[in-house]
Amino acid sequence: MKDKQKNSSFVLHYIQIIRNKICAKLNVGKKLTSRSEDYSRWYNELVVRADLAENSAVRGCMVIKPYGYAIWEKMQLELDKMFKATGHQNAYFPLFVPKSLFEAEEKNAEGFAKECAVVTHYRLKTDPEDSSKLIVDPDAKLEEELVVRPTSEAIIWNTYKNWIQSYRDLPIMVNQWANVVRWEMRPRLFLRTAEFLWQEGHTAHSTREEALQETKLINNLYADFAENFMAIPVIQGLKSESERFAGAEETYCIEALMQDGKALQAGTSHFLGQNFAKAFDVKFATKSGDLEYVWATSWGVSTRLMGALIMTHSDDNGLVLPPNLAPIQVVIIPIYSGSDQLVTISLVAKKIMKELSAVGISVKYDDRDNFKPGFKFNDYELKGVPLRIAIGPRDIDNKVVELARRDTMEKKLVALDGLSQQIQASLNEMQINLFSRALKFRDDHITEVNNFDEFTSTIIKKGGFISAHWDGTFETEEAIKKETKATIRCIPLKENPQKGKCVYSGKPSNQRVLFSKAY
RNA sequence: CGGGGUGUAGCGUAGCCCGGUCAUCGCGCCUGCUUUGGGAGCAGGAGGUCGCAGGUUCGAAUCCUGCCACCCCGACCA
Repeated sequence: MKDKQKNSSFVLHYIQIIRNKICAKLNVGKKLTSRSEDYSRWYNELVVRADLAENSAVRGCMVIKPYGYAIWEKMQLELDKMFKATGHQNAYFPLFVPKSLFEAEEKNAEGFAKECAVVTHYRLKTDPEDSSKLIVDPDAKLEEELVVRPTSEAIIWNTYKNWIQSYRDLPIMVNQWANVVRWEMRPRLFLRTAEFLWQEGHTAHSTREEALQETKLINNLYADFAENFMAIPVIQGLKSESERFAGAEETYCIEALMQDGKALQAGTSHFLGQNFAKAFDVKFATKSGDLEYVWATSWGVSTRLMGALIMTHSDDNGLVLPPNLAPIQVVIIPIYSGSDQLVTISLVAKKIMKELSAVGISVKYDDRDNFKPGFKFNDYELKGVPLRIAIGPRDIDNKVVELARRDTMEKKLVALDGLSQQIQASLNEMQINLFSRALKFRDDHITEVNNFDEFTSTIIKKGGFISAHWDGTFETEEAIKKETKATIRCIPLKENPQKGKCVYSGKPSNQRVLFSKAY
């Protein structure tokens, strides 16, 4: 009996280890290879789990290492440019939200209440029982608790109240780059960490129509950014009522599909109606002198996009970065024997570097002597560097270099003459290729189903998005979720409404919606 | 918060059932020489309160009790 227990626990233990490793590489790739230790290695290039004090309850916080942060910075830069081009400005609001402000908008407060970190004290003192320890000073209790922002609607609308009096003060279109804290029960690195970085836009408008336009404009902007900059195909749509942002009248979203067939909500844009204006009493005088409540939107994308990036493009050799996001776009690796050869190669390499830098391509020359070329090849593949140039004595003689592409793993010899044009062309091609590859995968994984049996078997066997008719009720949505774990990811905007019968209840339906299992 | 599991060097681990030359091995790190067109070889070296606290015992990584942390599945969620 004891032997049996022992055996079974050993097997379980083993499965656990494999699962951890699969989890560590965020479910990218189908199987573990003999080099499975690489998964944690490439993953560690970006991020490590915050290794804090033993007793800390900082579950799921993350440290973003410089290489990973450089990717986020590129995303920030591009998004910021897009926001500014559409008339938005950056500002910054406080991290702490007094509880009384937080509770003002009921639905919003209720929606986030379960995941708030709360500051209750403002001082520590030496532990009278152990002078090497600190304890919270009970005399330093705050009169009113401070909520660490899980999102900033409350504090921002409390401020807007003082900024808005007349229609002349509108619109206000503000964005903030910030960190927020959501104390989730079960964090997942990148996808759902306790603390994360994001941008949140908060706008105020004089008409319903204008606010709605803004909501749609931003959702389009997000889709444009995801597809053209990150090479991640997305589907734009509306959330069903149960998936809607707490306090919103309508939530627009972009939904992406990961390589393991699960959907990921990559960004949201909310039409808040007059909910926050009413909660914080924000009224403006119209041209005719009437007092009216302000119309609002809010929208955001987060470091979750980095999870999307990894899970959309990467393969068993590590990260694959679209050229737009790669901190290093081209790496040059010398292949030599003896320092004489290295000197000759370096001359050529430096000339290439100069040429590439001149056209704005970021390039690194790795002439470290303590690593062999093979090691470097693998290392940069792990890091997702789009293009690799290898130069050896043979190439110098023939006036060529070896150019290797990360996405296709193709290698070819390219003449030194006109190399920088060739590289620019390859980078552009790769950006497009990554998108179309992901798009093909996504489209191959959208299945139209017309009855619930098909629905269930598709979810189990194939995954991906399921396009099905839905009767529009919360009850049906819940029942389907309970039976299949699939939720309504969105009601697609582009779909031509085509009437049919609900796949679950058989009741009439106005259009197909997309279901999927989601992160 | 419910169910399951795991803690041994920077990382990955063996040993635990059956207490006693048991702290094992690999990667990484340091020194030296030889290497360099796909993850180098050899030689030498550093690094550990075996998660924490009790208990049992002549003796505990190993057995018992309690605690802590982490992971997986659920509920929750950008």
